[in-house]
Amino acid sequence: MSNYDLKQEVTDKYSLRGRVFHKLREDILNGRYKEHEELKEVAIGEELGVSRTPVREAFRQLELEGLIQIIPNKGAYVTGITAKDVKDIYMIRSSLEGMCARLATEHITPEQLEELEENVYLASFHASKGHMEQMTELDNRFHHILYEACDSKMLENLLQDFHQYVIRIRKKTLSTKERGIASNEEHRRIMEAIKAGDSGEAERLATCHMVNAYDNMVKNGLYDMFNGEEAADKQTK
Amino acid sequence: MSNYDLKQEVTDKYSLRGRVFHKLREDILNGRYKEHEELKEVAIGEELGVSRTPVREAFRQLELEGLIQIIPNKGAYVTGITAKDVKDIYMIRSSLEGMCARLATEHITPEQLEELEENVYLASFHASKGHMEQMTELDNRFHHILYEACDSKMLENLLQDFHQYVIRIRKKTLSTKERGIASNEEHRRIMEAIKAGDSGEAERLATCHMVNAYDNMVKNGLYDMFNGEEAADKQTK
DNA sequence: GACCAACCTATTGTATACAATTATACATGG
DNA sequence: CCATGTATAATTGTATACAATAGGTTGGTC
Repeated sequence: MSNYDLKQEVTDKYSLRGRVFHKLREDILNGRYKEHEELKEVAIGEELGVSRTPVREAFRQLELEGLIQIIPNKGAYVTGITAKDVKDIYMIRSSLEGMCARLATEHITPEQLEELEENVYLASFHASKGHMEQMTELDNRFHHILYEACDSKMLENLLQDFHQYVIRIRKKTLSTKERGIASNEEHRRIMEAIKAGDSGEAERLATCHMVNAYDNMVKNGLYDMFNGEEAADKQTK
Repeated sequence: MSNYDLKQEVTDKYSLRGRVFHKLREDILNGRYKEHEELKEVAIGEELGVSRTPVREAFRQLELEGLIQIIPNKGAYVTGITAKDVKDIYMIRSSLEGMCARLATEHITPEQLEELEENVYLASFHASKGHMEQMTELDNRFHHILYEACDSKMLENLLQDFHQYVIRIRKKTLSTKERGIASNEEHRRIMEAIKAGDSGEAERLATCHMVNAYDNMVKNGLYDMFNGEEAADKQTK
């Protein structure tokens, strides 16, 4: 993973290559392209009205983002995420999110802290209503604020890179209203620890937050996971 | 970051694009191209006897590897590593290498363990002689074995991706014979903890190993770092 | 001399043509 | 019937031509 200086800024959205890249990324994350599906250069180029050149360059980027796998002289295939991958991702994230929360405690700006508070407050409303889309959006934002607040481009980029996995994993797992409420409660405690300047507690809570999120998935059974594995041929949802 | 399923296997060395990619990667890591130096497509293409197309694709990969930064319609520039980056890298690595050592304790094969022992034994010889090239080679290999042994493709790829930073950082910092001896001693203790099946101790030692390595750099002054910084200013003016 | 504008050049971005490789279909022989 | 070889199609890999953009140069005006 790599690492990823200024990636967002660098990957412009306005060149054809950039547009293809973002479009394909979106489509993969949204599940339009299933795991192990082959991406054809000409088909995608025609669909977006561009030639193969920008498509190919976009492929090379998606490859290193880990979203597709390119086999030379054969083709580009959407990568699969296994149950083991999910476990590893959450293990790694639990450590890094903890580190991030600790650093954020020391470097967060008043504005960022305020947005964090607002986020938790708003999420408590949507959680009680069971508005799942808003919840995922707020969850993304909550963590993103912490990434920015930790004052480490390295860590920020690293965690941000994991985020696309999180998006794809969410598609494969059940998330309940109950978990939403519990998750937001954990967010609130992390926020308060940061507000209180207790970096150790913030780290501990953020780490637990990831562990809890993973445990919840396991409890609910990572339902699509093993389908996903075999679904290379099945293609059913 | 990306995340990097099977990256090594995927990035073939035999296509023109692959050759360009590996050549440029090598040259950047070896310091042939200085930080913030601009890479021209035609110049590199002519040097390697290929057209711009494979060069451009190689650029896109190098960008996401974090080795270069592409500014749209302007050019590709070798990324700089700041002192802050080094600090962050070692902070992150200290956590992940610890995690890796813990997992490796549980999953290492007898063959891997044996190679680890051999590595430490051989390194103790070269350390005493002050053979720095062999030491860095053995150090790389030591950590690489642990990455493989941890039985997590995710973590393995992640740590492997950090490795290129390590290579570039080594170019900028002094490493002494004394540190070589101390470092290998730390390797030995990690190896013995793993051999004893003490995963907690292995994790603790591996984490300390990174902290010590970083402290040693700081003590020796990250000598080239601020040159690098000033070069950035000159470039951006 | 300082400033600005219109060109000019160098470089990147994209499209297309062609080469190389791989997959598929079909025929042939065992 | 299956295995194998070959021709054909589909697809990726690369080179090249052209378009678009950024930076610098020249020339003019104040």
